[in-house]
Amino acid sequence: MLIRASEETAGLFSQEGELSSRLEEMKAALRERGVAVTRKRAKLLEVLLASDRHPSVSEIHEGVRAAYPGTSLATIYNTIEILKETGQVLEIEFSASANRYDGRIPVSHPHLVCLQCEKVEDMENTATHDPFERVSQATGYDIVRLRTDYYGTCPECLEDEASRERGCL
Amino acid sequence: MLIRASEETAGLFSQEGELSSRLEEMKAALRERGVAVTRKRAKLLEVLLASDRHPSVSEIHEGVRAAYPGTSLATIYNTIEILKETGQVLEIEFSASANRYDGRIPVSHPHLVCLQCEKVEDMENTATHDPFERVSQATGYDIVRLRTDYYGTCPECLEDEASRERGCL
DNA sequence: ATATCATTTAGAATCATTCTAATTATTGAA
DNA sequence: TTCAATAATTAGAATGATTCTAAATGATAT
Repeated sequence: MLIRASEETAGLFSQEGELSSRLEEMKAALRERGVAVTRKRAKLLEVLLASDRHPSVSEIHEGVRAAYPGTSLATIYNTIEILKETGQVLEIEFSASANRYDGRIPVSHPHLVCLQCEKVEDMENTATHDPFERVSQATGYDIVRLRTDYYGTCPECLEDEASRERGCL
Repeated sequence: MLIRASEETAGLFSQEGELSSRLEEMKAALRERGVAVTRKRAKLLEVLLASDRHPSVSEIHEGVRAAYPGTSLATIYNTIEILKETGQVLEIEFSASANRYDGRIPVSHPHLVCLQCEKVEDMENTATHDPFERVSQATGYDIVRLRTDYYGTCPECLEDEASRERGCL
């Protein structure tokens, strides 16, 4: 079965207390890595986890600057880099716009990407993934990551379009 | 079953005469679009179809310049843009390096991406795709495109690594 | 031939990201 | 506390892919 994760359902995507435990997990990962969890970094983690919007670096920057106005972009990039290296954030790459980041579910999982409003949503979907081992077996690759994203127009943008057309006709 | 398309097998990926028919198909699509198939554009199509390497814009540029030395990068970008708009090329986006282009199979299909050597291979795989309609039904999106890519290390790079280690120990 | 329109061009502009070198903050030992 | 040593942060420059711009060239049809 396939659902949108923005709906508050149980399962992989929104268990009770998961967010705060993710926060602790991320802080622990940073400490283990030997880097300090400074106030700015802590705020960054918060911002990253605060929504399911899969924020871009500049959105995160905004969020952190709300609390610490002097924060530089470089700090965001640096910290995101460390998070990537420790497997604590999933980077969703785009070439035509800024990359987006998923701190809530840092492992490969499918997304829905709206080409109109650039929303990125999680999608729960068991059918989509060919297990790494199966692909490795078949191809000889050492597979470390998988990207599965569906691109299109989200229901909201479809509705906007529809009402714009109603207005014109 | 799951195979690498670089192996010369039958099926979706390498039927007899497919390449030249693709070439004609692409030319026809350009003409239908109302744009001329100039010599440079024809060469570009050739270069695009010449290998299964999923060339980048600059690789295509090299290829075209071999025949027409004065060719500008802008021409490549312009033509690729038209090909995208007419659905004649699949753009595989990367944020950390140049986009790659698949003219042979311009519809969504999975790839293997080697993170070491940046090779991009086609992968035949029936299990990977959730059909568009199913995802649309479940999510309310109008899905137009799907990306499924496996990232890792290719057998050749794994072997390189292994021999390097043998050398060191 | 010539006017029109498409194509191509070189280089400038843009934008996300990375780098650099200097500054500031934190920590641990004396 | 003081003083190094180390880490974190900073502003701005550099990079690299892509897009834009405005001029030049080429092709086409009357």
